[in-house]
Amino acid sequence: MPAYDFKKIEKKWQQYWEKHKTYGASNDAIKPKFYGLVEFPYPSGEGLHVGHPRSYTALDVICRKKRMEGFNVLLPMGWDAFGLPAEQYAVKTGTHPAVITKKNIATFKRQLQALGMGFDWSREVDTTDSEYYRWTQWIFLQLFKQGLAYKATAAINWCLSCKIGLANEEVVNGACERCGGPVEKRDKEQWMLRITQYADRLIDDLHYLDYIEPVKVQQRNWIGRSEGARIKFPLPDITEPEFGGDHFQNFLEVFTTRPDTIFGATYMVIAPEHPLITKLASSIKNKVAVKNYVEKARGKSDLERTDLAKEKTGVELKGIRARNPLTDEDIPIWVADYVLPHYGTGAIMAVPAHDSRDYAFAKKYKLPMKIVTCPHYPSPTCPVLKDAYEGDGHNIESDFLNGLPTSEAKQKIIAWLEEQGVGSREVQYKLRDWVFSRQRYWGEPIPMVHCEKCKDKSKYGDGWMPLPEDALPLKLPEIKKYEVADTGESPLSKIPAWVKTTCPECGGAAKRETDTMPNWAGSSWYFLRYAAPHDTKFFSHTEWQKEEIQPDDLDKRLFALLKCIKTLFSAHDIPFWIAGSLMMNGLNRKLWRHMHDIDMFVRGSDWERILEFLRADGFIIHEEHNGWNRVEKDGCQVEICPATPLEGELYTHLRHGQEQVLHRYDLELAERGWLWGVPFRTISPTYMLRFYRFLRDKFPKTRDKEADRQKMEFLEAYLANPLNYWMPVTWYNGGMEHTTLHVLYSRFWNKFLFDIGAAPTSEPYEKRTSHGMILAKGGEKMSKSKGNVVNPDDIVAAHGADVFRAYEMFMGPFDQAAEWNPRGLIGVSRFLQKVWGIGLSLRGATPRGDEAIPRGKGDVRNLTRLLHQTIRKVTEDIESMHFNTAISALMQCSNEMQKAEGVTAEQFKIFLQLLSPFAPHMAEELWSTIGEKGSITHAAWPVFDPELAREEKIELVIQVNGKVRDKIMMPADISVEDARRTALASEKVQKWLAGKEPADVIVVQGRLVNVVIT
RNA sequence: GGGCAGGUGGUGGAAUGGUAUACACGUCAGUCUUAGGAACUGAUGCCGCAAGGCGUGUGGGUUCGACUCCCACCCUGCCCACCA
Repeated sequence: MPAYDFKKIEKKWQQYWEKHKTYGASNDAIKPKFYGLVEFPYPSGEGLHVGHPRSYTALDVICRKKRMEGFNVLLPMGWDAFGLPAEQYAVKTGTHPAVITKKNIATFKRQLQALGMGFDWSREVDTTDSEYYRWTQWIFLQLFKQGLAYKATAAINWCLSCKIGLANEEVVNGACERCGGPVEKRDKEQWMLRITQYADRLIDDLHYLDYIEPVKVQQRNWIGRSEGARIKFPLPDITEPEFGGDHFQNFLEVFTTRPDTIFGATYMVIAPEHPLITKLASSIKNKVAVKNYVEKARGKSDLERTDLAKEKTGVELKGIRARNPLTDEDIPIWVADYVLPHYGTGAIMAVPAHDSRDYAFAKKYKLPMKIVTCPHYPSPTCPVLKDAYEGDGHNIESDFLNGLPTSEAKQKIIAWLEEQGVGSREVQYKLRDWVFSRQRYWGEPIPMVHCEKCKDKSKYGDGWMPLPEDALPLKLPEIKKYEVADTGESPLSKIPAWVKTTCPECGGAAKRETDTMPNWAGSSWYFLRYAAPHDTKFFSHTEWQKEEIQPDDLDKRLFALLKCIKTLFSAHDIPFWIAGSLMMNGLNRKLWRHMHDIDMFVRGSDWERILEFLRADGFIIHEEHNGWNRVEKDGCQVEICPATPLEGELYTHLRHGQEQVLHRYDLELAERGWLWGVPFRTISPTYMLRFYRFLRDKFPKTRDKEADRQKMEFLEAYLANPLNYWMPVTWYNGGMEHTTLHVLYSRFWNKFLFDIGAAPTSEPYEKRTSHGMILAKGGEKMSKSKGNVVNPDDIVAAHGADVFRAYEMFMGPFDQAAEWNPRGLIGVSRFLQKVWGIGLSLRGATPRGDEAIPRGKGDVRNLTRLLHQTIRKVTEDIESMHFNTAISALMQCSNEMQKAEGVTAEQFKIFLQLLSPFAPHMAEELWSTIGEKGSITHAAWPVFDPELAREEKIELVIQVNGKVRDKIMMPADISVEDARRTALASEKVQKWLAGKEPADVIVVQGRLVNVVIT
């Protein structure tokens, strides 16, 4: 038996795939799409890390399965190639960043191809390619034109060692996320993106996305929406003319989430940066003390300011008091750095009895406390105060709020404040605008020019002029020195030829922007580019803007499209229906509401009502039956699975015979003219339209030719844009660390692009999952400095790509961190060797040989049963990302095949199909060895047959008081009564009973009997 | 301090409220081999000669039956952290 020569065989198939474009995704297929996405890597000098392939293999496995299930799969790859390391390397060596980047990309690509990843390399993108960043710049221009990009002087986070301004998201515990170095605040003119304008939608739309819960929670917390009130506290002492003289116009405004505790506000606190301090300097009696404190606080870095949090400090503003509008008491105002300048109004009303921070501060400075929320109402056990009580309760000592529970008190006080004109309901966010400038060379140039002359004339104001779109791409100039000036200016600022330019508006002399974009820019829209990587028109497709459809959100757009399609279908008398329960998921739930003006959507109980709406609307509806949707007409019967974790089963289930897949089945039915179904969630509008085009010739009758022609014009334009087919991404896997950065940023950009009609959906990713990190032995992170990095090349050289892939999937639960353990590779290696041996022994078996039993003679029924159980297990496990148990099921299967007296070629083929997503090279080789032609990639995924998987015998477990005492082999369909009788007759049970009658006997059918003895 | 995830053999880890430890590593024994290795077969939670007992971080609870559900606590990891 020839040993498995993985070097030769893996190379052979990699070449085959490349030559036959096996993983190329077609933009025109009449097939449902599946768009799998993994985060494209930054091509670092270190080459591929073993962590990268964990995510890549996972989605490759999923995509391979989807292909076999009949989906048109897109799994692309590209390079997020702008970034600091290449630039730092350039500073050190003088090599142009583009040179080293190109070299690194080549290494990454070679490594990925050696792993047998089924990427569509024809769609490779590179963010540093000017034909790519042309569109990054285009997006920036659109953001600017919509008022979402603006220049502002802001205290930004400046990393001293990287010499770069950082976004808030990039500062970790007051230190630079990248280098860990200290970060200080610097005032600098920066480009900012108004992501805060999308805060509500970024939170609200999470609701209908299929993201893993931790991602949703982190994004919600990061955006940090809190609802409360803005309240004005009058400053009765202030009578300065510039404040109007009338003391009721002078006030200190605060934001609070607990307006109900306002009767307990005994003092106020403002941040050291609060403008009141300078404005009212003349009224402050202890100016020196206040000034000293403010200066000291401002000098602290974020790190110090939060680190020193243990002991709160502050100074009272003597000479100014605020009046609590509810108690009419005058209360002191303090300056303290525990109040943040950028959140809310930079000032708070302090309620020491009900806020732990205020409590700590009040205790230290002996300020009064007043309890106004009582948890034990009406029994007055409250006045003992060991700590702030922050929970809910009933109001006491609060005048007209007395006796009200917290939630009602909140509503009542806000209403009162609004009535009196001293406050209003207010929503606050933690999220800040995105600092978008970097004073760096190796990034996308910001396509803006500053013109003094146009300062006042321009519609944009302040003199910043956008370049015209036909001036894009604005390419990076060649430079000699990559160092950042100590002033913090970008290297581009030192090139006069770059800086000096002309104004696109007036043609006069102007200055070019010298900052570049952060490396988050290119990755914020790359998933769109994969749909049409070489399209020179790309975002300029404007079919949505032309139609009468005035989209303001995704659902209305889809609805409009759907109506359009429906009209066409009915004009041709083609019955049209939508699989209802498929629409109940995610995106489509909202769509449903728009279609029927249902305000509340209730799953299940509302079902019949919804069906009525649809029937009235001319849809032909199926019934839901045991979770499967059944349609009957003319004696023909179709079942459609509602959206389940096993969505793919829909396609396998619908297969007619071994070869057919869903879309072919659909065509067949449609040609017979009685039915056409759209499981909406998995089939895009593009798919529907392709069907329409296909069908309209077969149904020549039209009611309104002109309307048909007009609609078709729109629909053809719609079809011509591949974005409409591929978006949104069906399944996106990546690291948790990108949750509040990349994922949030790209959702923001995609929403913006959607709003201007450039992207077809308001959300970029339907589903987001995350993998655990791969750690070095000992549970440490792998790092160059620790010398514990495992290089994928070494593993592939020693064991082959299939072993590497399967091991990464086998090493532990996919969503949890896993330690790299070379011993584990051996187990996987043995497993594949075993499969190879079995495969070779079947060589020459007849391809359709269901009688051939080349490994001896005997009962093949047991193996078939196990195989069908394995089909089910592997199918489910891949879908739920339980790859480790899927592989363990395959191992059990191979162990049994080895022991079995006979294995047929048919049986082994099923096994190979299940194995192929994990070990594609070996599967291909054995597939052809066994006599199959072509690639296993396009073989149909095996169909689980419950009948064949059914066990005939079971081991009936017999318990006494819940403890196992006996096991007896019994037929699987043993009746409850027989099981009971068998159990009681068992010798062991008789012994435990010792002549007594059992108190109870519990029988779990087909499993166990529990005899209860008291 | 808050949120989330997790705690099971010597190790990585399996278990719709129903046989705890599947699968794999390691270890031990055997077969084959000049030898080493590989491969194959079998054994392998702990205590006990056995009958049996004890076992899923700790302590309670619900249940005929709990790794699984509920309550309290301890520990580990990740994320956030003076956000009013």
